[in-house]
Amino acid sequence: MMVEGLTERQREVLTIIARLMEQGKRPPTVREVARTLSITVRGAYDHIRSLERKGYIDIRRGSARGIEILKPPFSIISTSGQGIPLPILGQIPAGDPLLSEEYWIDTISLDRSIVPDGAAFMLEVTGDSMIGDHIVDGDLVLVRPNPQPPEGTIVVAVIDDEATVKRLGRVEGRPALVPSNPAFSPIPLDEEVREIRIVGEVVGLIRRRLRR
Amino acid sequence: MMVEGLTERQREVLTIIARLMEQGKRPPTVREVARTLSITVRGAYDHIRSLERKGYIDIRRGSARGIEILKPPFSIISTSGQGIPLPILGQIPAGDPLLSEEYWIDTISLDRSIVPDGAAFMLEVTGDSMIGDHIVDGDLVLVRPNPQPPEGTIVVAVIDDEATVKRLGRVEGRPALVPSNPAFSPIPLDEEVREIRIVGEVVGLIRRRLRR
DNA sequence: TGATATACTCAACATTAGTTGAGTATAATA
DNA sequence: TATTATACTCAACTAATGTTGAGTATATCA
Repeated sequence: MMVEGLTERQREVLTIIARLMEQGKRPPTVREVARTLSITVRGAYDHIRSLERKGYIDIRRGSARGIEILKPPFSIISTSGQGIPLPILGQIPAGDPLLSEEYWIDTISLDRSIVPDGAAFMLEVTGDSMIGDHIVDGDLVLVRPNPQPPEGTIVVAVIDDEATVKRLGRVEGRPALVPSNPAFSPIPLDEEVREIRIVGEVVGLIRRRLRR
Repeated sequence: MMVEGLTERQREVLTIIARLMEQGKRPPTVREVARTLSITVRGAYDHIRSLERKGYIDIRRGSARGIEILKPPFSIISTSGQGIPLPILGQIPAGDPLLSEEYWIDTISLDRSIVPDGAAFMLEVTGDSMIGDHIVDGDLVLVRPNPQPPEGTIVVAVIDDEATVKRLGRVEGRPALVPSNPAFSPIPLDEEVREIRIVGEVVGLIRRRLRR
């Protein structure tokens, strides 16, 4: 089951399948996919087999609604539905493509009701620099992308290719990324010593295990 | 769509459906349900219609795998699969039936990977008595039922019909429920003034919105 | 005690849905 | 340039699945 790249159309089909899956709370039939794409059943079936051949889905042969998505397309992220799949970003690139698949280390599907509006990805917190705001090492924070959040917001910033969570504030009147743990120092934003990029605001949190 | 009570058998069937749903990542067919119950297709179909009549499931007529669970039975909780539906308990009864549906205020489906083993329900935290452990007002804690957790564990206890989160510890050598906020006082466990019942241990946490 | 709900069996029917054969047109590849 | 992959159409077959009729036995309810 080699995993090859998809054509544009194939990615489109995969996205449609994922969306139908969320909307209907079950895998779509070949005919439902065909109808959505406005093509024939056979056309849709061919696509589905291509996606299977390339390892993106699994087909339970001879079984109604037998499609199982193995590698979800990232376009599901912004879609509405019941479960919202959010990628966990390992590294955040200093450059442009924030939601590029290559930086995903995992994807977790969360119930609509716990995902704040606009949240697009998650990030694992390293260190206790925000412990004053009760965000501790190992927590997963939910992030809403926003390069210009209001002052006072807890944000995710990328400094020299490393992601960090801090509060956007001021120190002696100058804008800075302020930790809420006194053991850490604020990072001024006006002196352009390092490349700093604000990625978004923290809008939620998940703690998978408690520390003793 | 009146919601009536289920018979024992009907609850059993609902549980089977829910389990098949998780295992197969899609709703089961009538025949799959029948096979699992070792009864005929018609027998299973009758059950399914009863469950629909009583408002526990919805049947998308004429559609393969058309069952949608509206009110999941709590037995799904401990099952493996992809999404794990966890009820949020509003009140916790001082009496016996901990996971009785009447106390559910909501159900949220969480990805397997963020639900620690054995977690069975969630509880919204009121107050900041555990702020020293970075659990704040409004947080949802995931609870693994366990009436005898080891000392040092953060537990959910019911005191006079009210649920509270505290750490199981000792004060002056005597067992007590200890808050991690100095503004609150420990609650001794040995003097039986009030009825105290330890329900389980806190194994995870979800924060849906951050406070400024 | 008759009516209704539960919990089934057996058999059959109708529709849905998976799957295949044959063929067209275009673009990419060896 | 022949071959293969992509992206489809049309038509048809078969298997899977939903659905119904008729009937049995037991328990509950009015």
